Amino acid sequence: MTSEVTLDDVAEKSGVSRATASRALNGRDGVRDDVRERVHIIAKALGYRPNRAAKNLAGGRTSVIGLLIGRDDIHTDVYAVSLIQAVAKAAEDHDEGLMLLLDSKEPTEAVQNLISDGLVDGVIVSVVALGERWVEELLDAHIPTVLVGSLPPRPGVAVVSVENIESSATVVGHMLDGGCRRLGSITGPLDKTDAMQRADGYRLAHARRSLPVDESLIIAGDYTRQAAYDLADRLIDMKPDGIFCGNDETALGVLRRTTERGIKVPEDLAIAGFDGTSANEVAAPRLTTIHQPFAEVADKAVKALITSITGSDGPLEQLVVPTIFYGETTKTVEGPDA
Amino acid sequence: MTSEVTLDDVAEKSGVSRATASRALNGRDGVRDDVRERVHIIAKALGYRPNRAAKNLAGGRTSVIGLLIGRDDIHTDVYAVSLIQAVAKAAEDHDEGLMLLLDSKEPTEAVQNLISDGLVDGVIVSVVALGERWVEELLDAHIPTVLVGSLPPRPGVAVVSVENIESSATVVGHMLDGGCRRLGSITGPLDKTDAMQRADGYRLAHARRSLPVDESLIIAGDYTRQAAYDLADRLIDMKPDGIFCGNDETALGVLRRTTERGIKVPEDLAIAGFDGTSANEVAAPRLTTIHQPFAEVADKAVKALITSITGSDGPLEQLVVPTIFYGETTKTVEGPDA
DNA sequence: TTGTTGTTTGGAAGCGCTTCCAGAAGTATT
DNA sequence: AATACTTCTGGAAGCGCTTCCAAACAACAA
Repeated sequence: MTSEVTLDDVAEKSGVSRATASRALNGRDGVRDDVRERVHIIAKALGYRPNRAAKNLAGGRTSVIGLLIGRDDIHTDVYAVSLIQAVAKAAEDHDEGLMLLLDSKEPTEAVQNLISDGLVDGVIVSVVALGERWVEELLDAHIPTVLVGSLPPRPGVAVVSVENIESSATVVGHMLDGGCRRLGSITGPLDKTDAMQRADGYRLAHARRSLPVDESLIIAGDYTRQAAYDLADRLIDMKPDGIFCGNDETALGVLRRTTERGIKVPEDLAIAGFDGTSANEVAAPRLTTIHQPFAEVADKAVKALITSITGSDGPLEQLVVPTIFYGETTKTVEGPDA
Repeated sequence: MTSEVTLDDVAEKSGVSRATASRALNGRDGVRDDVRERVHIIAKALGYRPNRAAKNLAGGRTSVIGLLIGRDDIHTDVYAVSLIQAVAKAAEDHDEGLMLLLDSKEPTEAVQNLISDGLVDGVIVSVVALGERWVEELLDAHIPTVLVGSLPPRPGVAVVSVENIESSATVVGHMLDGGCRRLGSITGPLDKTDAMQRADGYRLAHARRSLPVDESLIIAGDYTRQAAYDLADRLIDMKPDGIFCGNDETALGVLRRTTERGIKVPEDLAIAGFDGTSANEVAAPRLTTIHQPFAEVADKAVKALITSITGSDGPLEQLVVPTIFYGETTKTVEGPDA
């Protein structure tokens, strides 16, 4: 029903054996150029499309990669959506299918099965809100894995993440140079490396300007809007003139509270975020933020995963992608937002 | 590397042939009960997990379904995200893998290939912003297809959608009964059935109360926040005391404009949406909206698709799911929003 | 007991593809 | 022209599973 034209058909029409046809089509060498070309032409003419299942069964690969994301993240965090979109695109570009695996923090049997059933060749894991156990699980199962977004302590794991420290230092520096003298911060969950690094960037920016850091102005959030909203008062009451948030969601939570309290942003209080997702577009005034180059992250992750799957190279441990700074100094309000 | 234990192992340990083991495990009949049970026990003890590729190759099914969504929708519309999440859950419940297929309005070759390569057994299509051509394409390729969200003219296609007319009539009725006398509406794209139906619900509510409908107060939008924002002024200037929006995104667009213009919602102007996605939670004041039971829609869609794939029954053409009304009469503001 | 059904079971043939292996063909070296 | 290589090519063996078909067995009636 699906692919009527089989490799045998192509082979026959081309006047070669199935083996040769296979080699020709798959770029294996040991096929004379003219033969290879002929086979390709015939294949195209016949509209041949290899049967994935057969290919997989015989060759071992699925050509499908999994994207594992926290089930709830997808809802609350636009970051996850951007990532999904980017990875979907990247996978497509590399001719890989994309299996979406949404799961809770702790591995669920159903999802585990999907993975170990050999439905996917490897998995890209967004570790934002996924438990450490997931990573262990995948690694123990010897499933090629690439992490996105956080640098875990565990060595030997491929990781793609954005540059966090310098990026944060840039935003924070921007705020400091813009006149902020008492800058607060609501970070992400500090057991996650990226949250930690963003906090470090905050400190670094101060250090570079020989400004002291008041650690009491750094409050640990968890990247959710709700937490930020809840924590906002505590920080605001300490009278900062700016707040650097660990991500955009956090910034939105704070912004919500300042709006309620009638605090003018950014005049009375500057707010900056991190991610540069479309969540930003929902906010008025626009936030100063660091834009994550999702497309690049996704592409790197997919490439790294494929490398890891085919085992062609020694897996590169860490890939750090630079970010793009979005300074919003004016409080321009444009476009339809909520 | 993936599944070490094969069916042969199970068969051998159980003292039966591979054929019998297969039948036992797959619930085919023609196997004595005690044998079946024994095989099951052995299989479990051995940790047997069937190889998907082999199963597929031999049996013809992939046990993976595709979810086709407009590439951009996912970003701009929380509806899409909710749908993805719900379908992912539903697929998991039915032991199906979920392949995420994001594509542009017009079918892209890459995505088409993924589908026709037999990677998926069937496809669930969110027709919100996907071109008609996609549907044609899938149907022509004889790929089991279930549409979600809109009732296209083409007969013979399985469709799952929420009840639009009565639902809209309920919200609109709520507004009318709440005192609105001059109600406007910004609809979705009127070439889509669901948008049309929601507009009809608007009319129906009026008709039931013997109230006249001023058609000039009905403006065609396209479900996007931007369009709503752009159209808002035109409608607002006609001085309505309420606006019924085709979806939540539209409502948010309008809300944004009213906020800018300093119009009090809902005192001066009531606004209602449709979808009940989390987008709603981002808005302050909360919108009156119709909640789409995503879980139910997704589950029905997955079931319908599986039915269509296995060809067990004559495919049921249309499934309509009731909605849940979320009346927000007070302008309670709570929680962190932007 | 024998003949008939009906139920279980195993053998074996693929599903479409990759790849090992050995043989055929072609080229280069004396 | 014969030998030794190198490059191509086809045969055939699976990958792990489902399912058709026929054999084996049980149960029951005659």
